[in-house]
Formats: sequence, C-alpha cells, structure tokens
Amino acid sequence: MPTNEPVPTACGVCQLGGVCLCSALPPEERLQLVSKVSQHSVIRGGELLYRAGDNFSCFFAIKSGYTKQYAQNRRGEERIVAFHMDGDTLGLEALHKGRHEVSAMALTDVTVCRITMADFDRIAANVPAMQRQLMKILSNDCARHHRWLVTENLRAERRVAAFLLEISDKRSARGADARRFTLPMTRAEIGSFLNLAHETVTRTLTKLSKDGLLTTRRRRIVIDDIAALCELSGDTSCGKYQQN
Amino acid sequence: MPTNEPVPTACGVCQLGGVCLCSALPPEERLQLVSKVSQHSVIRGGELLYRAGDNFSCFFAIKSGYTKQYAQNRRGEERIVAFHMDGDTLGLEALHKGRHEVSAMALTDVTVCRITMADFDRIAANVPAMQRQLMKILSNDCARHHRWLVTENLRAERRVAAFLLEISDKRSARGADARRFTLPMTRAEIGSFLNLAHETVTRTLTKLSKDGLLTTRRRRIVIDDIAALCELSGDTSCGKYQQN
DNA sequence: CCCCCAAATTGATCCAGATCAAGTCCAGTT
DNA sequence: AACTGGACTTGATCTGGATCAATTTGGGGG
Repeated sequence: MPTNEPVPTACGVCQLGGVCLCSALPPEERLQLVSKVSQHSVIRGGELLYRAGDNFSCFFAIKSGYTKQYAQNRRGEERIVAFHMDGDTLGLEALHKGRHEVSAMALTDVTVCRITMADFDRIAANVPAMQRQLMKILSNDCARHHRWLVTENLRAERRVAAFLLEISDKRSARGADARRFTLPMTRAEIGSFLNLAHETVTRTLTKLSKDGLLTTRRRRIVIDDIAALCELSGDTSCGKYQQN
Repeated sequence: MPTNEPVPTACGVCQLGGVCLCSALPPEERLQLVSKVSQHSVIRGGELLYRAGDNFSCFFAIKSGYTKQYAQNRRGEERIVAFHMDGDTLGLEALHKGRHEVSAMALTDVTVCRITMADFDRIAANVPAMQRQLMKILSNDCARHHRWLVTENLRAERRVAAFLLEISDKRSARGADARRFTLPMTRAEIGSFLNLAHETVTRTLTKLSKDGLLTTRRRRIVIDDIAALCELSGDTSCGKYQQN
C-alpha cells in the first residue's frame, strides 16, 4: 500500500515537523531544495499572494503567518474559502485550469516559499516521494472541504465550535498552544468562511463564553473546556487534524 | 508553463473526449492502460463503491452512470458532498490519510474502472503526464469546492439554478443534451448537497418552472431559458465546466 | 390491471439567523 | 492624553427556509 510510507520527519528547513511539503524529502535532499526553489519572501499583511484571474505560475508554502483565500462570483459577492497558516500549502487548486480562480491575501505578515512547477518537477524527478507528497496535500484539501460540508448543516454554535477546534488542532499539530491563541481574522471574515453574519459570530462567541466553554476578549481566545467544545461540534475530525 | 500542455484528445478507451484520466496518455499507451489497470466492473444502483473507514486501496474512474459521495459525522448526521458522472474520478481524497472519510454509492447502475495506486505508479513511471493529469483532477476537485462555497451564500433559488447548470455544463462537455436530462437523484439528495430541505428543493423547482425558466416532471428536467438561469445563479463558472 | 410505497408536492406554522440600528471598545496616531 | 476609525458588541425586528402535516403521484411488482 503506497500510503503506508513512514511518517515524514521534521523538515529541518522550516522546523514544521512533518506538516510541510519538504518533509517528504530525505535529509540529504533538503539542502538541495533550499538552494533550488526556496525563494523565501515576506508578504505584508493585506497584500495579495495571488489574485483570481492570474496565470498559475507557482504555489506557496507558508513558513509563518496567516492567509485567507477568497472567491468572488460575477456579481462581486465574496466568500472566504479557506484560511492557511504556517506549514500549509496553497495555490495548487489553480493547476487544473492554469489560472487562479480565487485570491489569497496575507492576514498578518507572512513568510512564504514560492515554488514554481518547473522547480518542483526538477526536484520530483530525483525524489519520487515529492510527487506523492504534493498529491497528498491536494487530497487533504479535498478531504477538509468534505469535513466542512458536514459541518455546514450544523447550527451556528456548532459551526463556530468546529472552527475554533480546527485552529486548535492545527496549532496542536505544530506544537503551539492549542488552548490559547489570537485569531488573525475579523468576525466578518470568520462569518464569511462559516456562512454567518458577523453579528452572529459575535453572539455565538458570547454564548459559548457564558456557557463556560471559552473566554474571549476581542481576538484573544482561551478554550476552557475543550472536551465540551468537541462534543458540541459533533465533528468526526475532532482532534484528528495532523497535517495541513 | 507546465500547464500549457496540449489539450488531451479523446481517450479511445472510454470515448469521453478529454474528460477522462487516461486522456493524458499517448494513444500507444492506452492499450497498455487497458490491459494493466482496467478492471472494469459494474456496480448496481444502491451499492457502495467504498465506505468511510475503509482503507484506501484504489480510486475509481466512472465510465457510465451516476454516484453520490457522502460524509457522516459522529452523530450520524449525513451530507452529500458531491455527485459524480461518467468521466469523473473519485476516491483520491482518501490518499492523504490512507483511509476513506466519505462513502460513495452508485445512484444508478455504474460501470467503473478501479485503479490501484500501485498500478497507477507503474504506468506513471512510463508516462510522466499521468502524474500531472491526476494532480489536475485533484486540483479541479478543490477548485469546484471553492466555486460551491461561493454559491452557498446564495438564496435557495440561485443555489438550485447553479446546481442544474453544473449538470448541464458537464453534460455539454460530454456531448450530451445540456437542456434535457433526467436527474439521477431524489429531491432529498439534492437538498442534502445544497443544504436545503427537500420541500424547499421542490418549491424552488416549482417556482423556476412558473417563472418559465424550466419545465419539470418528477426527475425529468427541461431547461427552457438557460441564459436566465445563468443570470440568476450569478456564478462565475457558468458555462465553464470543461472537465470532471 | 391494480396495489403498494417511496418520492414528490403543497399548505401552515415556526424559528434561527439575517438585517438594521445604535452604541462601545481599543490600537495606533498625533 | 485625547482623537479617530475600524472592529466589536448588543438590541430589535424581519424573513427565508425549516419543520410538521397531509395528500398526490407514478413506477415497479404481483
């Protein structure tokens, strides 16, 4: 079974411990990756990584910071389709059409690694596991969308719970504090992602706070009762986000 | 730009004209594909292609018929995450975890081609374009999810319009009648996918019918004014579904 | 040909969350 | 330390679609 490869070890380049693209590389190849493809660059909060309509030229591995990915339809209606953080890879969804259909904006200052498909192919030619790793990243993206679709049936309270738990789980996978964190996005952005009005996001957080599940002060979140939050979300994936 | 490869020609094996996985193969390789991986099999309507929790052993290329893909959370709440038809590929979303997180059920009798990753790798070793083609299929899956997320902001009428248009566009890409077709799924299944009650789906279809945009009789759909339906959906992707 | 039954339709009522409308808070400036 | 503007909170009202409740329809089996 090709999926039973050993769990990738810490990347060494970006210290993300298995959550990053290059963790598929054997150690001796990592320096090669750095020298060949790592055009590390810093993108300021509010600036775009790419814009819907742009030709697909490269994808991005985030080394630090947060981004949002949003789509627009012809009428200008907008919706956030995903948030990404360090160790996540984005932009590959444009591979199919060769053109971006969503835009990606830095929410905070972000350090990214731009990887062109040409560079990627050069490395993958030597390291076949890279192909598989990239496919897994895409595969995981699809699976995550599926999980969110189930969550969208749910009432506001459970959707917000699931949202906070996803962040918590991802932080946990990265060795960060899973119970105390600062949200990088506004209530309106959370609402756009969860398909809720920003007032509803606020009210829901207030309610969860009154129920003793968490403590909020603006964007500062402290999860007080993670078990109850898990229970509330009813999510199959609770505590199971290992990667991306 | 690696994405500017020539448009794949008709597959020859399955007559799907560029929408199928093997369309990435040069003609001389196609017979090889058939002999190596094509375990064509027929799955009866109502039977499962795979079940959430199953180990990932192979993915499926649909040659004829319709399927639904659905997820369940711990509480047993269910949601349809996608419908697939001839020429579509499904199951790859399980690659990441090596285990299926959704189930796939045949809506009608379905002819599928089961492709194990081992078989795939053997072919891809000779035909590098296959790797890229599979990534594009996954990439397109992600992009399609993004388009649906924008659509979910919309009111019921516009969501149903977008749903019918996606089917219409896919049929168009396959050379089938884009204006007259029979839905393979129930109102309840459409509702599960669109996050609407089945009564709302019915009422919406009735309304669109009264407005002269289409004619329905049970599952038989005739689109009378496709331009108005496009306009209503406000979808960026209207008339743009070429593949998968 | 009729029976059966799941699917579809139609109607009545209800409610979660949208929308509209004021404020309040606070981080960054001056 | 006051100022400012965007983010956040809270309250009041409204509504699209859920839910509950009957029918009706039509395809498939006996």
